[in-house]
Amino acid sequence: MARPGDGEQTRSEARAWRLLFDFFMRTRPQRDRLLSRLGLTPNDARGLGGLDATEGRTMRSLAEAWDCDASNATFIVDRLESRGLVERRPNPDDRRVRSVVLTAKGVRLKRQLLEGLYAPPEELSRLKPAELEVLSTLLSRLIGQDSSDR
Amino acid sequence: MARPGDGEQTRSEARAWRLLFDFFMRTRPQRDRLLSRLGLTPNDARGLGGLDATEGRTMRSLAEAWDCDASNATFIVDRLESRGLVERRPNPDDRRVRSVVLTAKGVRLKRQLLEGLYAPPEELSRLKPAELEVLSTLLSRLIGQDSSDR
DNA sequence: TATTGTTATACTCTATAACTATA
DNA sequence: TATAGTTATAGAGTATAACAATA
Repeated sequence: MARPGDGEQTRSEARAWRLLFDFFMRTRPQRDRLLSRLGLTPNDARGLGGLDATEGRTMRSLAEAWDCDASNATFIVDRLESRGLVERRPNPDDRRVRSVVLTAKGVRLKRQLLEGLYAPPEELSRLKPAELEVLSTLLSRLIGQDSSDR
Repeated sequence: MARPGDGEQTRSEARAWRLLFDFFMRTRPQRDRLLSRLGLTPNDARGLGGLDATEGRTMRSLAEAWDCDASNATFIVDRLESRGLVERRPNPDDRRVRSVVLTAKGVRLKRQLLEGLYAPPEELSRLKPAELEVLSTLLSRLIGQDSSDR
């Protein structure tokens, strides 16, 4: 497993990751404010993230996606439903199953949420376009998609 | 405010930030497993993060650091204390004040926590040392410290 | 009278177990 | 008999308000 020079690679990785971690953590208050402004708990936000207006999701698959218990998924969907953000639809093929979809209001709120989360922190402006390009290329490699994909 | 070419800068920033955000989010399950393995709730972890073995912190300042209510800080410290991770010490100068410090056990657990959080995800190994170096340099700029600091 | 911290209390979040209705 | 989802219930997390001790 270990190769000559491996220790240096490991240290380089650790240093880069630590910087990335610290930078991301520093931007947390910004996200907390966003959620508070939109009136969402962290769970609500994760809930919206896994839903859309066209592809209905079953309660079971939502519980799995949210890594929580089925009864908790019921609770989360109840919350979103009581705010008019999602809708439970019956499934004509299997009457045990509910299909959960975003309402128009839910779609709007999800869009606001994503816009807020993806709004770059002001620190990004410290880098010039060419540097941002390099950064994006390296991060694309980490995500496993080629930079030219977008 | 807007300058010619500003739109391109903004788009470059947005693209880089989005990639960084998505990459970080992808590594979340890893952190969830770490906390579960160490038997810590997210709050416990944040609690440990703000404490050390030498500099005692008052309850008041901890509530502020954790962005929570004073009674909630009491609850969090109670939890950590019941696991033998922190200690409340009286303050000889002002007998109203408690000084909260990590125990030896708390120090060990905090170290394990930080080691886990700072352990680079395997994706980092996709980059070569020279690329990791570039990445670290750019991230250092975002954090606002010069790369040569470390 | 003001401040530090805790306790009493209530509300939200989450999981386990029991239940209903379908299959 | 098994599965999808809900309800009953209990325990943990969090905040507001009232309180005791000290300044």
